[in-house]
Amino acid sequence: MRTHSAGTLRAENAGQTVTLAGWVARRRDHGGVIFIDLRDASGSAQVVFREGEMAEAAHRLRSEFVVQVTGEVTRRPAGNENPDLATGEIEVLATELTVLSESAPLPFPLDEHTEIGEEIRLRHRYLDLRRSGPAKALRMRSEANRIARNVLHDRDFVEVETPTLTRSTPEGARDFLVPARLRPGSWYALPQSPQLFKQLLMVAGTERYYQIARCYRDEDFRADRQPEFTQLDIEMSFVNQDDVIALGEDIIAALWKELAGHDIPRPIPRMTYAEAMSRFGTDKPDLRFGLELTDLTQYFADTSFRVFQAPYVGAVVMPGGADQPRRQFDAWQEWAKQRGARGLAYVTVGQDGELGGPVAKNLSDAERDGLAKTVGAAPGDAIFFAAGHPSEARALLGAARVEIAHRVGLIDENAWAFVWVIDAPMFERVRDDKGNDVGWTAVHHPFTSPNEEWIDRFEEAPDQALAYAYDIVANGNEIGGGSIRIHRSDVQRRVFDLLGMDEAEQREKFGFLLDAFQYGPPPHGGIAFGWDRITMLLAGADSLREVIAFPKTGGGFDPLTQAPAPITPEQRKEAGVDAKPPAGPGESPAAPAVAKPH
RNA sequence: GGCCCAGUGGCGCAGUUGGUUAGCGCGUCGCCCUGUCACGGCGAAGGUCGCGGGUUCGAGUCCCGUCUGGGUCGCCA
Repeated sequence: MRTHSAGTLRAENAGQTVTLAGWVARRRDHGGVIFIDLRDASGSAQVVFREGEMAEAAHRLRSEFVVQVTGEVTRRPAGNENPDLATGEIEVLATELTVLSESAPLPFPLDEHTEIGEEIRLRHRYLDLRRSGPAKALRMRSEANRIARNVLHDRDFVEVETPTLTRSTPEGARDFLVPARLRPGSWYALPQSPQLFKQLLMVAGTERYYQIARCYRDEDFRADRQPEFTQLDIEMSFVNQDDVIALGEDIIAALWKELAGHDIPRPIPRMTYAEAMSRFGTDKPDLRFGLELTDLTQYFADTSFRVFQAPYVGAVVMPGGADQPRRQFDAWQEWAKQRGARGLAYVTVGQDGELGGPVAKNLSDAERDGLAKTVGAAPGDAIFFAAGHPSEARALLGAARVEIAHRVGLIDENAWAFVWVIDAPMFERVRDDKGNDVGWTAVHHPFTSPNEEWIDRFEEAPDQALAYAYDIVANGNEIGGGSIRIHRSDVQRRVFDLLGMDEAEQREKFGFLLDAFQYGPPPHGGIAFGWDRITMLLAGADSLREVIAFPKTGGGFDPLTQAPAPITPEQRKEAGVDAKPPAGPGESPAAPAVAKPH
């Protein structure tokens, strides 16, 4: 239908007769001469229709009509070149015009200059994707897939598809469920990840598996969370943590080099989980800026200030924050309460070094004297404090640190800061409604291997036991994570014991995996990358929806297809949605699951 | 589930202290226009102000509820 793509035409094509096909992006009708910007996937080119029959035909064209045009490529008259366009040196003098299809008036303008509401864009995503920005994001994502596949292919990885109609996997989120027509009362779950299948593939001797896998979790959504999302999922046999990390870096480095033009210094630095928590108050620190937390627990060990008589006291400095008006500090209190804290104590450091603010008068002379120096505050800065349980107080300070960096403008938007967070804890406590300890839960999942130091004695101090588990963090975003798995049945049994999972429950939940592990499971481990998040970062987008072809809204609704939708009574009956399951042993509510608190 | 913000012609927005006929830009439609490139000129059409209730002589504006969207905390690896 066409001889050339519109966006590829250059001065060298002058003199050639070409046939183009595409959409009418814009039309400039001067009566005797009409200009059309003809757009196809490659870009656009200007087509000129002159007086007479051609001009008359072109006069009837409207936005987004699909046309086929034949004409001669010519250099534009001197002075009429457009240096802003790739095809700005030439134009096509039309001699033939065929309207291939017409377009109704558009629900929103397709030009680049207007900001358009997201809902209307998603309802007509097929139009939205004609715009250069969204189209570019889609193509960039395709490139990311290609790059990752190349890296993995070069290393002998096997791409395997795993089921999407399956049994619930132990990730801990709520499952999407699908009724099974042939077994009324039984349901499939959509996979939260291919975790168990990829481990089975290791037992199967695949050795090196990957998949660009769709995953489903029925939780509340965010700008960086969708009900269905994509992981680059990887698993390898006969490897240790360093092997997996090295492969992960190969992939990330290749992506950023090709798609962001950024060379990531290798090796990517590593930080332990404990270090990340104490220095940055989070397991996904944004290392584009400093502002590290200061632990003041010792400093205030003998304080008479009641608020600071706590298991943990910490601080973070806001550079130049001392001259904020009172209502601004009040807003910080509100900000802290929003996140469930009592408040956010603060002290200002005057230009003369004198401390101000409501907290200062509660401190002893000695405490005031050394404070600014201890936390690294300069005259004119403000110091924010949090006191209480270490994890909660640090989380608050960590969030404050990021908020401060944004407000003070400490973040270089062009910078990339990667870090591996390693040595994650194995377990965390499960507390009941009253705050009593009732057991342990796996931080990652129950197949994560304790590290060498803890593998024989994690029961001695479950709260301190460390795992071979690692996350990769980019600019404060967790973009991937994984672990070395347990392949020894004795270790696995001890982990289940600690989690309070009895034999019956183990069999009920992962009997098939435990069966498989009786037949020579190789040592193995892997990693999964949050593919939407990674492409979002590479595209410079601020929402996952920008890098998903047909995304859903925060309510899990698809404005385009109107899914989810009611079903007919016939469908309902046939699907067996209302089937009453027979009361069986599996239904017993006697043993509450400790796999993950919901 | 909590909190914050928004909802006004097709799109993006304005609408003051509650006051008479709800404005602006873009788009759409018609006419004009031979060098534009976010073309330009003249004219026209197009609105249950998300929905329901209330206060009031009078509500786009105030109050209550509700729906939808966005953000965020909880939740979620």
